[in-house]
Amino acid sequence: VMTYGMYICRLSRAGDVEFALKFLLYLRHRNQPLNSTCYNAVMIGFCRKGEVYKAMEILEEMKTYGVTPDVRSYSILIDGFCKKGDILKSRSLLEEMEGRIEEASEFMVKMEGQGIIPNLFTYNAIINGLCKERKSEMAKEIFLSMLKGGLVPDVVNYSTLIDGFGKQSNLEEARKLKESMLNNGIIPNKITYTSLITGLCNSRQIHKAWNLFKEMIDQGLIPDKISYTAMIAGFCKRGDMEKAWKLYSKMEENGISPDVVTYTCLIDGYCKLSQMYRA
RNA sequence: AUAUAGGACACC
Repeated sequence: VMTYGMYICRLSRAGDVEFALKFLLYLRHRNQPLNSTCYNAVMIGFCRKGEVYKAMEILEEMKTYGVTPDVRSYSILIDGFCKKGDILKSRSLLEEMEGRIEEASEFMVKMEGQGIIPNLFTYNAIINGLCKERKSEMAKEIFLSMLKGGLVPDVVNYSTLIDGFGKQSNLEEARKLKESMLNNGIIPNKITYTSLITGLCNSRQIHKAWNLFKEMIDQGLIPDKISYTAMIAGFCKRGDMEKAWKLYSKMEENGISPDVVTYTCLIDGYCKLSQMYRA
């Protein structure tokens, strides 16, 4: 089972879900033992392609053939439903989103009915879905209900919420969340910091963002490509190309390779600057 | 061997 499972996981990861599914069905026909991991791997492949309904069919399929879905199976589906709108952009956003969250929550109820307890992954899928829908307040309520249920939050929960509030320009709430995570002994990581930095930059609080960037380093965290690019983007948007360039140089000095996004920010910044001179 | 969070632009 393990060897087959590994093969299915690899296929699914490589994006060849159709083949992974064929292989899985083939194994089932030959009465080979299959476990939830094999099915989960295929489900996530379909979810990543935006074909959540196919993933749902797989859930039914596994039940039919006597494999009990686990908490991961459900979490994968919930996450898939929450993200569907990001992949299929055709339908009206709000309608689609409400449907998505409802359907995802239905799954949560179903899981609980079957004695499968939602875990941090499950909750965070919903929290993230709500945040991306700009409903961070609601996300926070779900988060609080999760705490009431006795789950201990982790850095991912907090980072998700901080990013959500930051994207809604509610930096006060984002700051409070950072404080509360520290009070709970959860250490912000580079993703938490980058979320905060991006939020501050988009609210024209570059100075605070820069202080956080320095704080992150003081805390012993190593900024990566994304952290640097977020900060560089902030300087560029503001037309502060001197600081942007300085940070870009520092990034290279530290052996972090910029990518196309980093360069896009810099080029964009310089273009805007020359237009300002022209004007 | 399988699930959740961060960067420009575009989409919304």
